[in-house]
Amino acid sequence: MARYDAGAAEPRWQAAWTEGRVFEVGDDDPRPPYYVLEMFPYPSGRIHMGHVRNYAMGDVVARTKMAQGFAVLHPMGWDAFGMPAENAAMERNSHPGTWTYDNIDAMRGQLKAMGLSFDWDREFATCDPDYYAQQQALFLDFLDADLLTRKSATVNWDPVDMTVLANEQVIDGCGWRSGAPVEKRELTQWFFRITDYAEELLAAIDTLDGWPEKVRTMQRNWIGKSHGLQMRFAIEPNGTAPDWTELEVYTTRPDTLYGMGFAAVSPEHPLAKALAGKVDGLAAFIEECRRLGTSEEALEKAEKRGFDTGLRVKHPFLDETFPVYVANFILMDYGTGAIFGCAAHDQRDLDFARKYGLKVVPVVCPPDADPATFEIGTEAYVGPGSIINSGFLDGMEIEAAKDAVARRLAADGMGEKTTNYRLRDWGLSRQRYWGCPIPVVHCPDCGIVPERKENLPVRLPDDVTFDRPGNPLERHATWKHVACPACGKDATRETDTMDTFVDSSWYFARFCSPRAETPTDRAAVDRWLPVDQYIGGIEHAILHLLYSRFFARAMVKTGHLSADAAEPFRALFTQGMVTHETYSRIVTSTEGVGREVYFSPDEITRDEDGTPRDPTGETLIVGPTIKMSKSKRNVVDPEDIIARYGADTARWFMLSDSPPERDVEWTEAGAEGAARHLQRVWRLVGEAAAKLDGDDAPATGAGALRKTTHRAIRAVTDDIAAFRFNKAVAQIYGLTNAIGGDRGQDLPALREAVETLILLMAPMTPHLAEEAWAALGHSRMVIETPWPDADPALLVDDTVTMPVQVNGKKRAEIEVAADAPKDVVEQAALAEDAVAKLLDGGSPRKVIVVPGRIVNVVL
RNA sequence: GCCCGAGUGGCGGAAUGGUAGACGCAGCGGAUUCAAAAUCCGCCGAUGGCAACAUCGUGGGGGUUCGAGUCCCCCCUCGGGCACCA
Repeated sequence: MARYDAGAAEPRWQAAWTEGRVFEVGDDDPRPPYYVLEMFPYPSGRIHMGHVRNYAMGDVVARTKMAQGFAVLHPMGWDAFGMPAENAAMERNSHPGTWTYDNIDAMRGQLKAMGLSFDWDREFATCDPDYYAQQQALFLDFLDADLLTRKSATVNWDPVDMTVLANEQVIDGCGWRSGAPVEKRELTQWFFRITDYAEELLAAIDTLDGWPEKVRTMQRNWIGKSHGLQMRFAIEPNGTAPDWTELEVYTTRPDTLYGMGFAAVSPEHPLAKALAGKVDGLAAFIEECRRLGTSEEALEKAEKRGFDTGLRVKHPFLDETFPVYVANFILMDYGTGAIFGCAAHDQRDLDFARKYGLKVVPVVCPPDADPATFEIGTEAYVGPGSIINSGFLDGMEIEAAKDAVARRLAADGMGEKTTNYRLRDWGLSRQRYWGCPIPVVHCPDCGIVPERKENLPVRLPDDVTFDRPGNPLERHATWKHVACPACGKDATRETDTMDTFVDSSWYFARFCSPRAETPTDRAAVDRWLPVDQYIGGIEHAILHLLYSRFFARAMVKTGHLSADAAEPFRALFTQGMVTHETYSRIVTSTEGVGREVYFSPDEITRDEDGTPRDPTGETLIVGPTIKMSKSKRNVVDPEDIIARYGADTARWFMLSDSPPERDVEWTEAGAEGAARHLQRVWRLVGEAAAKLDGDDAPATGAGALRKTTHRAIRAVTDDIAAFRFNKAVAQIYGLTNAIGGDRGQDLPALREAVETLILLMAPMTPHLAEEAWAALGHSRMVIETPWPDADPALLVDDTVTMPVQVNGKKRAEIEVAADAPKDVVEQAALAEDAVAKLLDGGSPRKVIVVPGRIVNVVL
């Protein structure tokens, strides 16, 4: 039998599947429905190994479920709006749509070459007017249902390019293109009222038992529910802020009120603004804070700085006043944008207090410390303890003190208990062209007027230019000038478009009825949703998944989904990244400046001893193994791999070795090994087919090969269901080795083993499986063949081998009947030479027998 | 900075609190071959030992347990997220 020729076999079977329409699924399919979905890609132009891994996993799930008798919905599309298309348009002076659709064509071809079981009839791109028309309809329904609001938000503003910047376009506080220091600007923007659902989104996390615990934890923390106290401090008048009589703060630690050392407000706090013109230097300080950008990360990492406003607030229980600072680490979006600082029991407050020489009074004493001598050094104490130095609170535990403070302040009308969430409303307005237009019109008389549904979609104009920064919709000659849908007078369209997270927050629902004239077809979504298995990168653990959960609820409220689809993803799997070694050398410029230059894996050559060299023969340094990225050039192109080894090899390698949730390193040797295994299977099939010609008696008996076969069925079935693809692969290697080593004459058992091997491999290497299946004489395709069943009778053993430990160290092994009673096992263990020797005639203190597992003799 | 993960042979990794290193890759030895490729068989954590075997060994340090890679506490390193990247 000739070597397996993937290059010839793969396109042939892909054509056979397409012709048989085996991946297209209708809504009237009598089989039980199963919806498996991989996160759709951004059409960057080429698929990368991360896609190969993601889609190989989804394909295993889809094909296994098909074999197990389900009607499987397995769609694919394109997350096609976003900044890269605009950047490309600027660089090439072309249109984002041209670039995007060209990329989609290229990537579709690459995905098809992988032999994935997608129903391509359902494909769409989010930039298709048919898709965004329905998204605009959803927006209008959400507007009606009070799920949207408009309010002011801060954006990064590049004063040179006159454009809004994304956080990733702000580098060290400066615009990425202009290099100019970034400013903050306040714009009125649209927001989804996701905070109205904070409690529900939090509570429902408990029901998501098909999700990884770490993602559930991240979402809980992100929503950040806290119980605290909203309280007001009286401001001591000093003439600088005559309208301000009190300062309202939010705290989760009212028990530390006696430890107060200062109060602080955000630079964006109204009080800070009120004081800016009155206090020398404050305006400049606030201006400096604006330079930090809008990301929480930037604020948190910046050095903690503050500015004393000169204003003082009165302590509610003490006859004392404390300074009010404007501080760069106070977030306006959290609580009231103002805090009281207790330096002894909060690290940030302590750092701040030390820096500005403010009071540090410990008020919580650790259980093992002496209240008389307990002091705070450079580390705040955040643990449990009892209250000290705190008047009526002294001696209380923390929780009791919190209650006592809350009661007393409530009685005085100065504060009340509140529940607070860290979660903020979802700002969706973007000042960009390549996104879904927000379908509203601004009328001088009527205000904000929704576009009429019959006028949807509000289409993006094609005649736009990208020769300068800023939003082309804004400067387009005619596009924004329209008649008011309400009164017919001259009005202007909203020129903002939607955040691309909106596009990806409901695409899974659209796949159920991609050509419907409404956002969803209720019969279709009721049949398919929620998604049974969702697969994608861990980087989407919070935003995309949380927004989708909100969107599903909003779609329930507006009648586009049934209530039982409020949680859109029944099960979630987050896969790791694909990494590769890096190769570089330092190139010194004529000015003597060294620069690290990277080389890609297909550019390098290797010496006998493995030393890598660049094309000119210079020695290269092997750098760290990191996520494949263009900048480090450690990218392996799936197209090259498929051309060289075939799609099955790429898929097999991506699924073997590494646990799917962890990062996997692409290595040349690993790919070779995968290719070799596929050849070996092909050879074994050829040998078996020759022997088995004409013999089709059913396998009987309980020989070793049959036992191995049925154990493999059990293990692989379980491993695939639990996303342990690497272990499923190891089991398949085991079965392959057993077939290769089989010298028996039991041909029915051999046929059973080989056919089982092919069926178990089929979800991972579907082309090879079809080719082998045909070689074994089958006329029906594997894709139409049911999954094998394990015979329970072949899974049990009569005897077990048990290790015997003495004081926890293994000293012997015994072979006993599987159902042997404990005392029989104990006797057998004590009778072992090695054990008897260590016992030295004495008797053990204790013998622990764990049936079927282990014996431990304690001396 | 904050939140969430991960660290086991030369490498990827396996191990319901119960024999650490399954399976694969690389390497070494052998068979086959005129030779090579391909293939097949064997060995393969470290140290000591002819061997039987012994001791050590799961990022580092403590602890719980008859027994810890696994549970608890502290630390180190690497990765993901931080609301306008997708």
